[in-house]
Amino acid sequence: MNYRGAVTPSTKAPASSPIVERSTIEQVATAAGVSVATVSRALRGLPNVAASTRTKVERVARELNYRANPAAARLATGRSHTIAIVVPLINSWYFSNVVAGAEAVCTEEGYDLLVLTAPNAELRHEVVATAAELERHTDGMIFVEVALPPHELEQLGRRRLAVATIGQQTDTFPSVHVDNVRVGSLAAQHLLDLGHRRIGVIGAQAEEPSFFDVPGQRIAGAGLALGRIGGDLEPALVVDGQFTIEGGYDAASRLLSGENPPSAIFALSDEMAFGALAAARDMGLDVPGDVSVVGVDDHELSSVVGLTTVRQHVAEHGAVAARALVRRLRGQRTAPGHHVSTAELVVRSTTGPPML
Amino acid sequence: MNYRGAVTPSTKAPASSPIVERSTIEQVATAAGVSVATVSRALRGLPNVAASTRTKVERVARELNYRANPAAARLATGRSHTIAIVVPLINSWYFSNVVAGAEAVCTEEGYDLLVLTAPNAELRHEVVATAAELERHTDGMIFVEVALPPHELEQLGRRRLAVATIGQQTDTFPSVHVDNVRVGSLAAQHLLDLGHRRIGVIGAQAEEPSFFDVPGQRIAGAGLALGRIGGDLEPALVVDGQFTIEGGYDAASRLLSGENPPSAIFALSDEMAFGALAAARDMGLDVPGDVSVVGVDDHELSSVVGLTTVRQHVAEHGAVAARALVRRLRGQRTAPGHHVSTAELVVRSTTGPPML
DNA sequence: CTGAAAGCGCTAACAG
DNA sequence: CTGTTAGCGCTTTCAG
Repeated sequence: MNYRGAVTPSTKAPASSPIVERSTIEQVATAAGVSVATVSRALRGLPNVAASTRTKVERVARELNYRANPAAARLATGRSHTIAIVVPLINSWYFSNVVAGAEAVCTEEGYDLLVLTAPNAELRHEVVATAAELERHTDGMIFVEVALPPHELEQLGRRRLAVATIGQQTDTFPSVHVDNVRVGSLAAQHLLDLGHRRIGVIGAQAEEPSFFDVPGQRIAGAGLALGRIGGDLEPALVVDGQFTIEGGYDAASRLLSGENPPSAIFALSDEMAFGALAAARDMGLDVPGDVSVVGVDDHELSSVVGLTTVRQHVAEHGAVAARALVRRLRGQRTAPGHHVSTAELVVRSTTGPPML
Repeated sequence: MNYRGAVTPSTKAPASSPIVERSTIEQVATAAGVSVATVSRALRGLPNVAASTRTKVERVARELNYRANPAAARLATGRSHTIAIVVPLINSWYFSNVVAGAEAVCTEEGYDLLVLTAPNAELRHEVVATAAELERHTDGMIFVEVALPPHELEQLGRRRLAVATIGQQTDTFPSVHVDNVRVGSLAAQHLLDLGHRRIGVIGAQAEEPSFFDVPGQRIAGAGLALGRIGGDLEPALVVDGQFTIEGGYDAASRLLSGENPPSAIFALSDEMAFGALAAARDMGLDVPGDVSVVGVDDHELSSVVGLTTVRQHVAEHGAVAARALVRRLRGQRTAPGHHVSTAELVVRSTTGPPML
């Protein structure tokens, strides 16, 4: 493996090559024969700079490979050009895709993206509580599926800090979310249309379902669809899958080995659906012959295994939130909009009519 | 657990939300009746501060909710307490887990983690080229599976910037990697032990195969194992799977529909293996009856679908690299060690003896 | 349109 | 052990 190629980079090679030293604004100023103030103005594209002066300054700056020291700029202006994204965890399909979307926008817009994880309420609280500290670090924060209680929202609102939320919808900050009731409805309706009546649900219990409960809303949506045909969701058929593959496996195993198993399963995420698919297979059940499965997300694997699902545009969530933040930071005062990201049913081969 | 690990609020709201104004070191100094220098020293745990003074300063600082303005500290010291992690992409199983590992360590050690993506050589070059700019932003950089050519390594080496690499091994910077030849060997040997002789490989073309070629090494390892029994890897049976699920599907389809298909497939990543599994199923092939499949990684889904694989400890890669960087930044001059992360075969149910 | 000068808040000599 | 005093490099009034 070792690269023992021709040119071995010598560690302590004296700078003989044109390694450009960092230059300061003052050096540029002297070299250009103007004041530092002018350099600052010229380089930042401010008005009130003669075109000729600007050209000259720009040239000199390029020659000297000058770039403003962000720490100094930050100290002087109080703006850091950095956005923090707060996620419960980063190594899951959903969150890593949200971060990817945000990262793309941030890079494009010249902002740095800091990743903060807040796996539990305690740490989340700490993140919010030290927002004062962060405020000097970051210009804005994106909270992803991190339920902020009223008093923390208020704390955040008091700070000079742009905030956006993904998932939660508040009346103080811009947000992006999907209509989860609709998501649930879409999935259940599809199953109903196929003729299913006994529908199992693999979801999760929200710890504090009061004001921000994604699984609850998806389940409610499914209930709504069933209600429209006079049916109902059977409580015994709603089990916890913890939003993990394994959890989905276990949940489906329980569901399918019960007395009167459902003819279809609605998993609240594709990963849980994968687990369910594996469980069905291990039980010798045919999908969709013996049991239909529908998920939510449209994970990369879904198209490959033919999973019917309700597609979400996850990276878009991150991108929209980041864009809202950047806009606000640029001073473009825009209404604190609540972007509703679309979701659509993608029918593939894990769903079909129930056996008679 | 709850929705995707979503963080829910604790019901108990703090009695009041005392919104504390940010205070400066000077305010603390006057309040404590000492000089700013003493405050700085006391709060940073420097020696040469009377215990009583320190206690008093700490108390006042707490009362005033003082926290050093990082921008100011950064400007004064030149250190930012920020580490950047450069990944080709962030929304893949491997990279998001590496980032997670690094993030955990950074948080623990009081460093901020900046995520930079460099999906191609051009952007990677840009990242390196602007390291000067970054230098003022970050104290260190972790390059994850980002092949740095000699001249870029040299550029980086010249800067006052701690660097660590994951995957690539250089003689200038600390690194962490797995012995990919051994990984390939482990997988192939397992297949050989089962009696397979015609082994297909799903891999990828390295962007710059010259000096840093993970797929090449894994393939070489497999070739080595085959060589030990006088066999060889058949070039026609080595196909590109692009390290994606879909790529794996396509590659396996091609492999298995050929004239004389292999009795076993070694996929260089679990995700490609998942694709291969799906392809086999779609072709009506039994696994492992008709074809065995072994992957690399030990993805969460692997245990659920019973995929035999070579397990890597991915989050550990990120953690070790981050820790090396932090150590260096703390001045603990330690040899630029090359950490070799372990990998081990995990036999499950997708591999078995070939049909006769 | 441009320059001088006063900070931004903190750290780091250097005295004492 | 503690205070004084320069800066760190940039932005931003305020004059001119």
